[in-house]
Order: sequence, then C-alpha cells, then structure tokens
Amino acid sequence: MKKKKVSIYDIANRLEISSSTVSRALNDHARISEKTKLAVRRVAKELGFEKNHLASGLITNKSFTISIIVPAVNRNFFASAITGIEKVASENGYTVLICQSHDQYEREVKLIDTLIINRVDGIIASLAINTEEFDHFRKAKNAGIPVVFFDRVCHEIEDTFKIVVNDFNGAYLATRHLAEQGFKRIAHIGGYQSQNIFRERLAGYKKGLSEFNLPFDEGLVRYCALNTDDGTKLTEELLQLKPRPDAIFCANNLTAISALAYAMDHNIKVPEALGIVGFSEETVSSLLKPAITSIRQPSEQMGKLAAQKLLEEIDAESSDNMDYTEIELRTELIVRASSKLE
Amino acid sequence: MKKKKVSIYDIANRLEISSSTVSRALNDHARISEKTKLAVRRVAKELGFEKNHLASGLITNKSFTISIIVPAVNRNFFASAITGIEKVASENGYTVLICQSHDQYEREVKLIDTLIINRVDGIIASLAINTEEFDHFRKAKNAGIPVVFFDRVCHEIEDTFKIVVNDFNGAYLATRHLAEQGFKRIAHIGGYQSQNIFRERLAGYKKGLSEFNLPFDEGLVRYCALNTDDGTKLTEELLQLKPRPDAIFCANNLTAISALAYAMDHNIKVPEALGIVGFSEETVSSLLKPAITSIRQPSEQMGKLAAQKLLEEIDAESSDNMDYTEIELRTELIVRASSKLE
DNA sequence: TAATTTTATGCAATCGGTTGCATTAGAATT
DNA sequence: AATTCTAATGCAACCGATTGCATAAAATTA
Repeated sequence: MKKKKVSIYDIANRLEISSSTVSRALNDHARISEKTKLAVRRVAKELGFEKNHLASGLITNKSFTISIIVPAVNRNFFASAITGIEKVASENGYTVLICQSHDQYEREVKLIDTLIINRVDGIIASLAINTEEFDHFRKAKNAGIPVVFFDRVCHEIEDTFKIVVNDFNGAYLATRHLAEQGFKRIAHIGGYQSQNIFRERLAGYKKGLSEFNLPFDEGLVRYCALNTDDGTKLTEELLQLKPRPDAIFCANNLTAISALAYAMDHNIKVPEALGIVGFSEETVSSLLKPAITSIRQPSEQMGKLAAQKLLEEIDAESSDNMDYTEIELRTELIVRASSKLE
Repeated sequence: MKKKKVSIYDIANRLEISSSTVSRALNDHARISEKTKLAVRRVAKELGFEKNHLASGLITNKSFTISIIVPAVNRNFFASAITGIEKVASENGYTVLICQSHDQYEREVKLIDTLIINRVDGIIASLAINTEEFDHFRKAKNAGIPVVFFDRVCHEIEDTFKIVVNDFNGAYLATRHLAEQGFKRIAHIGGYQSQNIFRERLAGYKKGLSEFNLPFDEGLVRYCALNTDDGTKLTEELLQLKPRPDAIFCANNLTAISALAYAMDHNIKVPEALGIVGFSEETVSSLLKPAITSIRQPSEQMGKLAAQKLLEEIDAESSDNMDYTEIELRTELIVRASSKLE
C-alpha cells in the first residue's frame, strides 16, 4: 500500500491559510507576499511536501512526461541519443519514457496508442525499419501531442521537426574513401529503401563511385533489415560473386561487424582482400581486429536537439507559428584498419 | 495545445445515465446490468473514449507505471532484461519507465527521488557499480513503493525480492573450463568487490582453481569498473607480469573484448598463448574472431521474473505476508574459440 | 476623513474519474 | 394487497492541485 503523502492542505492547515495561497506561493505567483512564500516554503520543506503531478496534470492537462520510440535501446546510436534526450528533459523537469519498437511497425502503432492514452506531452521517434505508413503519428498530432523525428524520419508529415545527419554525404565519404584506397569493386549492403536514410546512403554510395569513374552495378547491392543474420548471409552472397567485390560499404555497423566476421571465418584478409566500412559506431567498433572504419554520427547531439525542439513545441501556445525546419548535422569519417591499404 | 478528450460524462449524457454508472460499467462492476454495460461500451467506442489515467490514478493512488533503473541500456544483458520486463508489464497494463544510472551512485539517488515524486507503482533496479549505501531504496520502500532487485542486488534490505544468477557457479564453470583446457596461470579481471556478484564471481574463480590444484595468486587478480578502458589497461598490466598468465577470466564481457583486442594488437595468439573467457553475452561475442567463450545469463527471463514479482507485490494488500525469497537462476557455459585448445 | 487604488488572500468551481451510501423499481414472498 | 428482498442506478463527496473572481486589508490619493 502506497503511503499517503503531504498535500498542500497540510501546509495550509499548519499555517492557517488557504490552499490556494499555498499553491500560488509554491508556484512563485506574483500576487503572494515574500513573507508568505518563505513561510510556505519552509513548512513545505519541514513536512517533506512533494507535489502530486497527477493532480496538477489533471487540471493543467500536462503530464511532464515525454516519450522516445526507438527500434532498440541496445544499439549504441540509439543509446547515446537517449542519453542526450534524457539530459535535456531532466534539466527541464520532464520524465522520459523509453519504448522499443523492436523494428516492428505493428508494435510502433500500438505504442503510440498507449502513449496517447497516457497523455504524454510529446513524442520523439525514430521509425521502425518497415514503417511506410504514418497514420499513427498523425493520430498523435491530432490529439495535440507534438512529434519530433530523428534519424529515421518521416517526410510525409510536414508539421514536425526532423533531426537528421547528412546520410548522403556520409555514404559518399565512406565510398570515396574506399575508392581512394584503390578498391575497385565496392559492394553495398543497404537498408530497405522504404526508409529515406537508406535511400540517401545508397545515393551517396553512387556518387562516391561515379566520382572515381567506377560503374554502378546493381548486382553488387543488397537490401535488408541490417541485422547480424542478414549481414552474414548477404556478405556470403556478395563474396561468392565472380568477380568478387574487393570492398563492402555497409549501411550500419552490425552488418559491417558480421561482414568482418564472415571474412575472417573464410580466410579472406581484411583489408587486403576485402575493405570494409560501416555506418555509425558501436562500442566495439574500435576493439575489433582489424578495427572497423566507420561514419560517426553525433548521436547524443541529435538527441539533445530533438528534445530541445520538442520542448519548444510543447511550450508554444499554438503550433501555428512553428517553424518546422529539418535540422541536418554532419557526419565524420573515422578511418581504421579495416579499410586502410596504406 | 493538447485537445480535450471524451470523458465518462460525455458517455453519461449521451445515454442519460449518471457518470457513476458509466464508471462502474467500464470497470465491469457486478452491480451493473449487462444491458447497460453493453450500451456504455458501445457509446464509449463510438465516441472514442480513453480513460484518463491521471484522474483515476489520483483517486486510486496508482500510476500504472513501474520503473527500471539500470547502469546503462546499451549493454546486451540489461537490454534483454528490459525487454523481459516490458513484456510482463505491458501484458498487465503497466507502462515502463527506463532510467540509466550510468553506473553512478549519485545519479541513482536522484533518480529514486524523481520516481518517488512521480509516484511510480514499483521499481526494478540493478545497482550502480559504486553503490554501497542503500538509504535511497529504503526511502522508496517507506513511501510504500515496492522494490525488486536483479543481478546487482542489495542484501542489506531484506524485505525485497531479488533475482540473481548463480554467479559463483558461473565463475566456477568458467575457471574450471580454462583449467580443463590445460591453462595453468589463470588471471582474473574482477569487478569492484563492493558488489556482491563480483565477490561471488571471485569466489567461484577460486573454487575452480583449487579444484585443479592451481594456487590462488592475488597478484593475478585485478578489480575495476569493468569498462573497456579498465579492461585494456589491466590486460596490459597482467600480460607484463613474469611469468605471464596464460589465460584470463573476465567478470564481464566488455573487459573480455578489450582483453582480446589487446592481445591481438600485441601478437599474442588467442587461445594458444592466452585463453579468454567472459561473463554474460554481447551481440558481438560470437562475431569476434576468435569468438569469445562466455557465461550466458538468462537475462530476459530474469527481467520477466523481476516484473512478475514486482506486480505481485504491488497487488498484495499489505506487504506483511510477502514471502521475500531470493530467486536464483542458472548460468550456462558457452564454449567458443577464445578458450579452446583442442 | 472619505474615496480610490493596490496588494494579499480566500472562496469555490474545476479537472475526470471512483466509491460508500441512499434510493428506486421491480420481483418474490406471505 | 401488503411486505420484504434484491437488483440497478444515482447522489455527492473525494483525490490534490489550479485559477477566475470576489473580498478584505493596507496604502495612496483627493
């Protein structure tokens, strides 16, 4: 049984004033004298008063809770984004509800429903890999709940902030780097093209190729859910092609790691016989032998920005005058052993 | 601006009955006729009614929210425990609030305060590595909020459920395995001994040694926070000893991965010149070359159990008749290349 | 000193459900 | 037909904080 807690009425009784005065004093209302405010604060502290958010939320129609929906929390990129979001949120007195879609569209839809019912004040989301339809987010918007997308964003809904990195450029940097190292047949393990970011990464890959006059060959490209199983299977497929590709640019890091594992299993020397570059970093990227070259994304920064934009929108009186820009951050190429031919 | 929503009063008006009847009908109260219930449900659906949890929570003093506090969400063990907790929680209509202590005692204390203020219905926690004092958890208990510990548990507070694995046995299995493979000088990178699980793992290690008549040598043991930096530094220290250890049993997986990385950097062949075994699995454990032998923990199962026990305690009228057992699950040795001499 | 303004506080309704107790209508019993 | 019982529903208080409006007290002005 949860204990009864100290309420503003207890403070009011003790000081023989009304509860409205206590409420106003605690909220630092201008119409309350300094003397009363001090007294109220003192007694509040004395009794160990803690505001009941349920009660104030009921009347102000706010929960001071925002929610994050990500595919999975155990990927480094999302974990650091979450860390960034949490920092900004807690600074502003918000609690953060973390939800995992496990990259399943159906779960994402259900989660949004739950969040609407629970009246969260805002939602930050990165789409499940198979989400191609966005009515659930529109439903949230219609319920008056602001939505901010990051990384895997939805362009179909225009009145939302979007925080992305320059995926095109990142992929271009990665591919160019491989070409500069002298690799000639550069394959690509990409994500399903339903997600914009993976289309961008494919486009950047193409640009990287063409800049070095390397032909784009659809046969060297594979699309998948970017998990380890896919990575292993598709690496095998690619490496059985004749002639064999001499490098792979992977659209995420898990597939890059599985590509590396596959190569080593089959005595294919990395980077001599196969150059590998990944996208976004895992904690272990630098620990693997050879360490994996990768595109670093400012994940925590993205999280912070997403949270800031969301709070901005929550605080705005009406969302009519919102300037819904898409914010694009820069990526960085981190060269490690898996792609360096010297 | 959040939109006004349909309330039970809207349903009551439409049907020209009282709000209490609507409330009871929706809660399937025995005293309401089937006919009325059906009508209420129909209209509720028609109008798109969604119960306001703030309002009902205010009066029932429940939030239908439970919270998890873990050191970090981006470790595989915690991520799967969270997944387990979420499954059980959502089946029972609870929302899960995930918090990260980032392995810092101070943050853990703050988080608990926030949770108490937010009136969560229960807390599931795995301690920060430097938590040696538990008043914050007692405070939660005193506020009437049940606490369940898992993995890194607190034995000082007796009236809580605790879900653990047999750390002693896991460590014993790991060490015995190394000894069986013929390794003679087995070192140990352990966690700070403030945490019970790391004391257990050390004890299991000792038993494994003694069973094979290998002497326990304090000089071969190091204690740390078990992050990658510590792992790298301490591996270096250990490998510079003369005579050099020929195997390392690491108390977690991150340190095992860094030990492997260090060895490969310095041309020390694994497993021939150095056997490595870790504790608990990361997604990449099996992808590394050589793949790392490890102790597998039933992490999702632990999460499920923790959630079940917590809900049990929440539902119990008074906590007097709770049977606070410590539940111990089994670990399993997964032998991979990093320790197999053949 | 009376009238007016300013400042500080209280009253009471409200948010949206829940619940103990009272009430009504209808069925069952005598 | 009168009485008792039961099933179904309504009344109204309540959870704890917020807030528009009223009012009292103090300060200022005429």
